[in-house]
Amino acid sequence: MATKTRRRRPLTTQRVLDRAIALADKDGIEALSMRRLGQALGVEAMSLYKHVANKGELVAAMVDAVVEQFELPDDEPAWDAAIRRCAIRAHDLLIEHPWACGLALVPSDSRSVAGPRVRYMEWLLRRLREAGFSPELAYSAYHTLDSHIFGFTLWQLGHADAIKALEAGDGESVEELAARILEQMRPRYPYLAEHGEQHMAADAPDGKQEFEFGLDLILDGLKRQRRARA
Amino acid sequence: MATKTRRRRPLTTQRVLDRAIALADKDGIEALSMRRLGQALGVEAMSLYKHVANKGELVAAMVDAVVEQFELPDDEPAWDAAIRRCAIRAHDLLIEHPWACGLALVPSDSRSVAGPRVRYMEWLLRRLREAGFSPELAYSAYHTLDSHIFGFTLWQLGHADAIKALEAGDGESVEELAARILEQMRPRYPYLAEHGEQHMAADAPDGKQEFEFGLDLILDGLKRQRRARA
DNA sequence: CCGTCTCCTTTACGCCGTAAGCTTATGGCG
DNA sequence: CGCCATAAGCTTACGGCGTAAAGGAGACGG
Repeated sequence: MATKTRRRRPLTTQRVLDRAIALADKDGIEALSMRRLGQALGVEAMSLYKHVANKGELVAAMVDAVVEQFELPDDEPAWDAAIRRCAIRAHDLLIEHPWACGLALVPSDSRSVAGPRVRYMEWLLRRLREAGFSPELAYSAYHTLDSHIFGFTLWQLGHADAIKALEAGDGESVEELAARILEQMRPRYPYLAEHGEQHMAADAPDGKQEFEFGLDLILDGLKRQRRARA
Repeated sequence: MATKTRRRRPLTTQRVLDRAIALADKDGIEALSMRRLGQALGVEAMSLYKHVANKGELVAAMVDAVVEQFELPDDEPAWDAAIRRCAIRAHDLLIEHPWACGLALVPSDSRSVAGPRVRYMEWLLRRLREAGFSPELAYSAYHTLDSHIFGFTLWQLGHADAIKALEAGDGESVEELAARILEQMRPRYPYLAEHGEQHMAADAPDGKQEFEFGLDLILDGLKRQRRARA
């Protein structure tokens, strides 16, 4: 205390986790190294190992911290509205933390039977079964919904990355660059050019709307299936 | 020639590419390093750089080699049947080369306007538009279909990896281990346990069938949308 | 026989995760 | 207060990564 007042409060697992998430949000998961994380916390890399077992565990905890925020609304009686809200909130969170989606998709070290991911799975399956879905239909419905939530979002993030990579290349504005590429490909790939134009349009549906388009397609299909097999 | 007859035929870009794909198929993409690839070809790592610009380009070429094999059937007049075949063939290929899916999803260095990925996109968009989809509906339909093809497959591969990680852990058979975990989680997560049981059943739909379930849900929904907006 | 060109090797740099062992600060206790 | 066990953080080191830079060996046209 006398020496410097530079006594920083000691590290905690939570502080490490929070900083790691902040760093990954800012610079991407590939920029998250133990050395850089230590630096961000004013500490050497090896000090982190007092608080996390290894990088894999840290990353798993980061993903859990995101999935934990998934909304699992049980106040909503309609199964489709409940699942819709859950899916949309999940999508929002995964877009907010773009590194989480790919990592959640590959369960890495499935921490046996616990954690937020499992709670979310149980909730989704329960809502389906309680809504009257047969075990067989709930089985497939779960796969389709879960894969849409994580799969579509990862797909969307991939395309967002591609655009970001483009604008990093030149000083040119994205719009100019995109317009040039569009014209370049129009002769050989007219439909792709049309599609690209739609993306550039001011009123183009964004990722969120497209996520919901697919989600509603799936939910509608599931409703119909449930009726057909009832 | 006199010295040893050990004159191996020189490396080519194609030979490097083929070996890289074989290595990734066998040991996973994370085990593919320039040093290991060189070793597999009987050559030092740096020699590879005479034939590929860098690892990123190599990986991009690997992905292209897979996407190139996508079937884009134009002999099939029905749009839904054509897209169905394309999607299923793509799914097969991506399961066969499990490393490709995640890499294709994140376009990495979009090689401007060429390559098999672009050809596939153009084909899919064309089939939709020629089937009478409006530009707006084709826009969303494309997103949903493409994200299902790559997103669901990646999702499936992630779960397959998780299972593989499990069986690597113990000498125990997967069935025994799974049964034990199932019983462990049944009290707190009964629906998840039920779902797990379904996965263990001998006649459980496999990944391929589940992919088609979601695909048909989407295709049916798109048909209905097209009619509704016609 | 001599360039020169092509293919491949060597060496080295700066990253990475982390094992092992060390130093230093902290807090409880006499 | 002094003392010391313990916890927190630091240093060093290892093997692996992608790849820049420069070197060498064999083939080949002159």
